[in-house]
Amino acid sequence: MGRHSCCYKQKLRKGLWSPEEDEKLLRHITKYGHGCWSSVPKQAGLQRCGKSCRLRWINYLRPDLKRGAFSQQEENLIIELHAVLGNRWSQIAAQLPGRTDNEIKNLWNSCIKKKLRQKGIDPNTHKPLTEVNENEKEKPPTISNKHNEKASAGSNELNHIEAENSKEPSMAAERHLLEVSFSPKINNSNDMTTPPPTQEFFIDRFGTSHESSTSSCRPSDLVGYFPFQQLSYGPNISLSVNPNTTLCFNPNSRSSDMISEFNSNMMPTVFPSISNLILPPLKPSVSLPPDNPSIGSFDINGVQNWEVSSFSNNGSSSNGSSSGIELQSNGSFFENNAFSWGQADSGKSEKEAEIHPLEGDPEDNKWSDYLQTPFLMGTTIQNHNLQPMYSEVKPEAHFTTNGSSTVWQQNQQQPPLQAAADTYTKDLHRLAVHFGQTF
DNA sequence: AATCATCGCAACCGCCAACAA
DNA sequence: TTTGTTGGCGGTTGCGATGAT
Repeated sequence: MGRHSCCYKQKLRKGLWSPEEDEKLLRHITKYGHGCWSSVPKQAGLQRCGKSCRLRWINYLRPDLKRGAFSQQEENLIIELHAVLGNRWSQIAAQLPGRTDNEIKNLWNSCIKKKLRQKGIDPNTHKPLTEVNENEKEKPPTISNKHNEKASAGSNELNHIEAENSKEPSMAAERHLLEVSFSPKINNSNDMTTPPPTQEFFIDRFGTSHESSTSSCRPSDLVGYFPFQQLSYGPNISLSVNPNTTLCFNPNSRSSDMISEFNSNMMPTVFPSISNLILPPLKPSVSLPPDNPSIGSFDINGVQNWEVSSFSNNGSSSNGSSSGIELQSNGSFFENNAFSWGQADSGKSEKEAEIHPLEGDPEDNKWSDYLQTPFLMGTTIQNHNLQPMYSEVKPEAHFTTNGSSTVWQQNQQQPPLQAAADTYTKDLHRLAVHFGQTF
């Protein structure tokens, strides 16, 4: 299987590419493009299989490749992304312009892994090695390790680093609520007879690094679950954390995936089930009720819509705008990128902030720009002074279900992480059952 | 100087999903 | 519906370069 049929048909060269071969391939692709890779070798006069040509082009000949050693910022980013994406090298590479998945994979295996271990961090789980060892004593590895590895509790190595830099000035804790509800206007094959309850997601933000937990979940842990370049089409569910920012679940995600994520014991691990997050092909209409400008809702015909609201319980949202949620502290993806989208529409009244349908809307370009922005990271990372995304959020969140409302809120007493995670897992599982047919 | 070990990189392998016939 | 082809991805291997003994 690995070797395609074309490779059996003729005697093909293997191994390192010669400069002549490179030149042939480069010349051919520059002139004609690659088109169908299987036909490239023949057209280019190469004794290689198409797959080999493709690999050579992607990993070496492509003109937009960035050569040279990885910067510290790039390494930090890789670590951060790996914490949330796991070994999804192509998705990680998508956030690092000019770098290939192979390159990043090699770097990880040969260099970063080692560095992390030296710092006492398990590169697979991103937890302190001691903690990992204890956990391993308690329970043997499971089949879902692959997922667990992909979806770890977050980049604790970065927390670790941050802890070392804990002399930063502390910031007031802020608390945000994401109120997520399903609109009853569901009109597709996955109709639910009863609209699911509103779910409120509290995301707390603490500015005091001394509170950081070795296994805390930070907003930057979440953001990595939004590989915007992996956008696919046909969302039935959309999620927004900012009234002007809409992300969508891929409804085709297998429920088993989700369940397996639910079974993982760390909160952020639920998100890989939406790792195929999609941005909507339609622009949702976002409206803010006058009585609560912080609540956003949007309607997409035939699409299950989640209403999203935000507030901060200190009376003002972190970004000074009631229509946006700033989920991330210093240097985060959220702050720099995805979650500042809302501010892009600064010309509009917050209460009336609305994203119009695609057709004939002068805002189209802006929206499509958003949609086409490769996670915004790919473009902005190079332009921003990339700081490690070592936020200081200590969510230790859990769900509580109260009638029609499921609340995921900060526990003032900050229960032990495991307990919180268990509660979280339980409630998410309930949600999974509830939404099972949808997911 | 010779040998061995380690490292980093490039390429291959095996699998999967999408698609077309 | 089945089968074959292709593109893509992640894991693994092979090999040259480098460093240590």
